Amino acid sequence: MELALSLGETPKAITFLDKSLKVDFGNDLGFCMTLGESGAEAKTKASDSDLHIQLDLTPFSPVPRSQTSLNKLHFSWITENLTGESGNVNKRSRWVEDSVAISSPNSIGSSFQMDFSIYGNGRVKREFEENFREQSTLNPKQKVALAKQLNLRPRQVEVWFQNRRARTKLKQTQVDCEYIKKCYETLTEENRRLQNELQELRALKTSQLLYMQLPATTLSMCPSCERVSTTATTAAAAAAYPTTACASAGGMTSSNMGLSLAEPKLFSFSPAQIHAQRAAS
DNA sequence: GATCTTGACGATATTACTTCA
DNA sequence: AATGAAGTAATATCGTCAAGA
Repeated sequence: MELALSLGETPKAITFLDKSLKVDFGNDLGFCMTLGESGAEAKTKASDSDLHIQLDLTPFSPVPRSQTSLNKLHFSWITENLTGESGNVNKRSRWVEDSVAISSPNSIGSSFQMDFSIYGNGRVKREFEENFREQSTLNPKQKVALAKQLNLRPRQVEVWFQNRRARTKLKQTQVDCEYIKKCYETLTEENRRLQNELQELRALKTSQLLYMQLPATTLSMCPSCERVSTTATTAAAAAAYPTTACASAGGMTSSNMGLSLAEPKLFSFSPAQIHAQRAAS
């Protein structure tokens, strides 16, 4: 038994095979691995047609068609897997993918070459994007089908989905961070405003103690400008705000505002609340 | 030349399944 | 026959690199 390796541009004749056979890779670099029996061994066989196995790794060349006396390396489990009849698909699928990639004449790329035009191609990218929108993960069958449809290796489809998931997640994380940052800034500003308001109210309360005899007053906030003021509950209240700015919503009392004169409350939101808020906006 | 995008891959974790004592 | 440990394969995420735009 002999194992022959051939690498290069020139046509190679494998010594232990039919001397007339030339493996022609044309102008492209090629890699050919052949397993067969030596001449002496072959002579003892009635038929040697089953004894020579050749594996061609010529990523950019069509498979030579003139090799009638050779058996192309055939992986019986490939068809089993592709037709879904194999009892143990998972265990074999990685082998299958690689094997398909090696043996498929339509296989475009190889790991030696990174051709951005493959995925930059409009149709391929569109197909990927549409599939990804439907579901971000593919089962082995879908992966093989998509690869076949796009003339790519299943491994390439797999990698594309992996990268897409990772980068989508990264982008989403960045968006979430931005949103949370904005929430934080808004709440900080709101907190600052409320603290100022609280100080005003405390000052107001102190001053009111000096005028206990005066008629009862109501704390009112203008819904437009959000200024707080005290107004007498009498007819004077009606004149507290100019009609153009404040009449529509009416005044808001300290009680129905939910304000307390205690220490300002710190706001905190759960992620669910943040998401709900974002969805609403 | 710096930056961004994207295909590819290694390391690692998890899960499902098989084998074996 | 049931069971748990060990082994294996597939696949996910994460981090990173490298090449092209």
